[in-house]
Order: sequence, then C-alpha cells, then structure tokens
Amino acid sequence: MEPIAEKKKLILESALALIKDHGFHGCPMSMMAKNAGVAAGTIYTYFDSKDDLIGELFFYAKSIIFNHVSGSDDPSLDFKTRFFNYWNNLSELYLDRPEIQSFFEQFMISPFNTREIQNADSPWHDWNSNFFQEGIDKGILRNLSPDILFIMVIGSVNSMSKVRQNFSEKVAERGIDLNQLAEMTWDAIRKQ
Amino acid sequence: MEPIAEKKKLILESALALIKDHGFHGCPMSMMAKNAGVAAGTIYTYFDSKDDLIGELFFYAKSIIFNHVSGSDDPSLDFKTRFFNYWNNLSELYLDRPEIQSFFEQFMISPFNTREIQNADSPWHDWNSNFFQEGIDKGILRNLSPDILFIMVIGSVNSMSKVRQNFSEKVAERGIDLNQLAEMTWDAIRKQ
DNA sequence: TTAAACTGAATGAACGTTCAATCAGTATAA
DNA sequence: TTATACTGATTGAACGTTCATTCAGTTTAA
Repeated sequence: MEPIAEKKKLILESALALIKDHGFHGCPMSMMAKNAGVAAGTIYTYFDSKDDLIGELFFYAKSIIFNHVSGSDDPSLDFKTRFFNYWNNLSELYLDRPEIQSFFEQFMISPFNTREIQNADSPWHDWNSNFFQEGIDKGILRNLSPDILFIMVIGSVNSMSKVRQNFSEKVAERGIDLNQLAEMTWDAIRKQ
Repeated sequence: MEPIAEKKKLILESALALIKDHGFHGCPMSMMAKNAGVAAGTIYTYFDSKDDLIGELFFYAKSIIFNHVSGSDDPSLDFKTRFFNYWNNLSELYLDRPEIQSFFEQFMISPFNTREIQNADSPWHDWNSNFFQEGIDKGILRNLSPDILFIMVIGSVNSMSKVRQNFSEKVAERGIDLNQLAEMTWDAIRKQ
C-alpha cells in the first residue's frame, strides 16, 4: 500500500466530512472540491469518477478503523479485557470521527457496495477472524465460527453508534446508557 | 388511520420495491411512476413531493412491521418463547419483504429522518417498550431500561438481516449460520 | 523547455415538478 | 332515452435546475 498523495488525502478527508452531513447524493463534486480548496477538475486528476472516489473512501476508512483497533490491542492481556478494549476503541473512534461511522452505514447498504469490493482482501476482516479465533481457542468464547462472533460484535457496536448518532436527543432525554450494550454483547459471545 | 386509497398504496408499494434495488436517489419519479403503471404527474395527486412520498413510506413500512410482529405475539406463552417468536417473525418478514428492511436501513441514516418524524407517535416503539418491560417485570430479562433491550434486539435483527441481504454469497460460501444470532442475543438480554 | 498539475467555465444528460390537454364517468336537461 | 355539460383523475411533454464530467487555457516545478 503506497502512501496516499497529500492532496488526494485532502480530497478524501474533505469528502468524508461532507458525506456525513449531506449523504452521497447531497455532495456534488463542486462542493467536495470547494471544501477541499481545489477546483472541481482537480479531483479528476486523482479519481476517475465520483464512484471511484467513494470506492476508494471505503478502503481508506476501513484502514483507519483497522489501524485504530488492531493497533491498540494488547495480546498479553486476558481476553475479556481485550474485548472491552476492542469495544471501547471502536466506539471512541466512531465518536471522535462520526464521519467514518456515517460513511460505513451509507456505503454498506448502497449500490457502491459491489461484489467486487466485497471480495477484495480485507486486513480488517482477517484481523478480526484471528482475534475471535483466539478467544475460541482459549475456551473463553462460544465455540462458533469467528465470523458469527464478528457479526454479532460489529453489529452491536454499529447499532449502538447509529443510535448515538442519529437519535442523540432521544437518548439524552430518556437517560439511556448505551455503554450497557458492551456488557450485554460480551454475554452474547462468551461461553455460557 | 383512514384506509389508504388503492392507487396511493400501489405507488407506495412500487416505490418500496424500487428503492431496495436503486436507493432513494437512484429512483427518479419517472421510474416509480412507470413501475406503478401511472404517469409521473399522477404521483403528485397523492403526494406533495418526492420527500413527502418517502416520509409516508416510513410510516407505511413501520405499520407493516408493527402489525406483523405484534399480531403474532401470544402473551400466554412463556417469555423466552415469545422472544424467539418475536425474533423469527421479524426475521421472516425481512426475508419475505427485503424491501422493508432495506428501506429502513436507508431511511434511518438519511436526512429524511428528521426530528419531527422521530418525535411522531410510534405504536411500534410503544409496543416494544411494553413487551420488554413485561420480561423485566417477570424477572426474566436484565433489569435495564426497556429501551436498551429494544436497541440490543432490534440492532441484532437488523445486522443479521443486513448481512443476509448484502453478503448472501459470503454467508453461503463460508457456511455461516445466522440463526445462531438469536440465541446469542437472548443471552445478551436475559438475566444472568 | 516541458510535462504535469491545476483552474473554472462550458457541456449535456438527468431529474423533480408543472400544467394544458384528454378522457371516463356522472349529473343534468330536454 | 338521449344529448350535453360537468367533474376530477390522469397523462406526458416541457421547463428550469442541478450535477458529473470535460477541456482549453494557465500555473507550477523540475
């Protein structure tokens, strides 16, 4: 993975921020260009099309998540602690950078999420498979496929973050404590 | 709630089906009209605008879910059975009518999901509050707010359905059994 | 000097919405 | 009964706008 040109990164980050507030289709190329401080035409030096830009954003955002979560994992700790670290790291990342969470929510259910992209190598997925397999091998997690444990956990973090982001007023006004979902999810995946 | 005019319902169902495949912005009014077998202008007899149509679709889809799930609940059964019935009913509805699941995924994270709509009365939410409160009162579920239990369960059903819908090939090829998520979610909400 | 990057006005396709014209069905009048 | 008028839903071409993309000209850097 060669380093991303500075201006290319600038355009990606700018697009990410705008997509959170306006959605894919609410972000004209002209808006992304202006926000990044470049001319509309310049974007086409770095990307073939808007579709291409959004496709690259997916890999860009996924690598941020991967680096953040895997980089903070300490395999020498006991597995339960590692799980809560995982949860908190991902949760905090989504809180600090809601544009990443928002982008993923939109991308996953959009027509941009093609089979080709799904089949691409994913260090993030591979890392998760290993992570949950370790928990299984240690006898801490249910003896299920690591994939299903991954789906359970990532689904919970995602829905927690989605509620936090899209229903913040309701959460505050009803005094809902979303952190309880971490404990609940742990009970969902641990060996009973 | 007065009954929906036949042609209005036709347009709603037609739009629902198209939105699943093309997304909100991939469905021109002309396409929805053609699919419903009416002229473009006719849609404006029943809806003020495309936004209005999508807003009405939200309440329409939610009422389908509400009727399906609440209508199949049998309060005389023990709570665990009722939970698995709930899960299976919702899961089957999403399987039979993926356009409903797809619409909700898109709507929730879209700008259409306004505060005004969030604050509207929701029989579906009220029913769920009661449902989970019953489980708490019976001493079967964790003593948390019914809202957090609702978020946990609905989040799991949604991510299960999303994976089933958007990653069907991956699921098949890896032999992932998504039904295991029901059991896991039960362990997440039941009193430990 | 030259190649690459950059600019932003121009292009044309696509879209939501409008509206004058049509038409089927119903009421009215002879 | 029959001819005429009326009603309001329906139609689809046309309008104005928005937007992704292009490109001729300009700047930058080596």
